[in-house]
Amino acid sequence: MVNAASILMPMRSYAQYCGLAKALDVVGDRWTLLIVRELLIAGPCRYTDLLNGLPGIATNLLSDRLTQLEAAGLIRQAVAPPVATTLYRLTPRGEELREVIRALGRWAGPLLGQRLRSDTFRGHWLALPLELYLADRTPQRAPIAIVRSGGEILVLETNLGGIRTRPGPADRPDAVLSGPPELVLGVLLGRIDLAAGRSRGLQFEGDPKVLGRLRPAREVKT
Amino acid sequence: MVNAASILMPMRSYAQYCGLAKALDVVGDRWTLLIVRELLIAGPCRYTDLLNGLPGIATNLLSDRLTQLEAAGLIRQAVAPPVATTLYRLTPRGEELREVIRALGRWAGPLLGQRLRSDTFRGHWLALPLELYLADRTPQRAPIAIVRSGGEILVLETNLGGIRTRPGPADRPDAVLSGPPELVLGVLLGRIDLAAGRSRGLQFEGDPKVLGRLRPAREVKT
DNA sequence: CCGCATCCGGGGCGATACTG
DNA sequence: CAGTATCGCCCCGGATGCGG
Repeated sequence: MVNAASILMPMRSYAQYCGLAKALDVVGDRWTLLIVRELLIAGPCRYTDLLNGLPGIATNLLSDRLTQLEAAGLIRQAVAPPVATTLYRLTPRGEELREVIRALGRWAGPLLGQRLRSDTFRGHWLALPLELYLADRTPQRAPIAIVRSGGEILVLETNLGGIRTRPGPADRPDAVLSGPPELVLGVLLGRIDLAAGRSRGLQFEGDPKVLGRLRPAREVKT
Repeated sequence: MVNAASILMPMRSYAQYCGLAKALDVVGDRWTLLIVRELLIAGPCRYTDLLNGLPGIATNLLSDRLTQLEAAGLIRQAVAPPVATTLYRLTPRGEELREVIRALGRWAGPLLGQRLRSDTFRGHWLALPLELYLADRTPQRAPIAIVRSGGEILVLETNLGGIRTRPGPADRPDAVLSGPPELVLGVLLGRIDLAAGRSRGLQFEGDPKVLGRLRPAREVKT
């Protein structure tokens, strides 16, 4: 039965004629931008995929946020032939939040130095910092692929001097990294020596030289 | 007496090893980014200035947020000779949020089309959209200044092809605009004809030709 | 199993009063 | 002027139920 009483208030508005305030009226409440993150880096998702990609969220909150996001025109539900269930996907307007999320991700660089024991992790979350902080030193050479293997597989590929990522698996990767994400990130960004990473639990297969092709795309403070 | 029980919990953390989540742990709760906006476009502020620039905020929340922002290293308190009271100002780390706020402001462009009757307004808020959406068509010519006069005075100046704003007053401005902000914005962005703006309550003094030097810096959808 | 809806306890938030 | 104190309310978080 449809609950007629669940009017679902769209978040308390700041009621300010200011772009920032208007933006926060739409994407400012808790979990909203993280849901957009999931849809941006993982593509169209089922409800369960979102629950799994957002550890800590309550199911009712996810449901509420999806309703609000759809009402705001940022996502839409669609049935896709490969899966029987409905998928949530970003609209073009929702995709435009990519630059907002990239700006926040860049600002957060220094906050990713250490990982707290209480911090959860999902493999595909590495896509954001890797694309933001890493570049290809010799773009004229053949592309390389590096797989970060762990619960999930994330393929990192050079692309015109930049880096692209996609869900795995990869076909004959040049290297495979496995282990705690802060070590994978540290070694790829050059903040941690490969030998030091290995001694702390990182597993590496392939030619270490391919790591030399990668360089930090910008100053990343610790 | 100091209340020993007010431990001021620093917002519930997402506890995710992800840059976006870490950023939102710091600036994600209500009012925080708006406080940063005030300090960015108005410069160092007194407590009362912030209260006035953030209509709707409760005094205890402002106090809490300032404490959290200082603990996070984004602002600091300082006594400045001109005023007897303490001023809040951004640290360099806090200033780095400018690009985050600009990204959100750009995304919010379409949301500034109409102004609700319940929307409050402060003159200096126009600084954000004007610097984001406006450019100078003929940067080689002498700079111009346009004053938007209303409760506050905001001076708009051309600067190397871009636009800069500063608090007024201006010395011999080329033009003066007064009236509702949505009309001022509409006319400056070319979305509203000057004649149409005047008929709806906009006041304009000076040479209308100076408006022709300004052009939208990017596609601004309605 | 998937996609929610419902219920409930706690705390963040909003409005106001008050104080140095 | 610059906050602190207090008090409801409602959002949030966690658990559970339940139809498809």
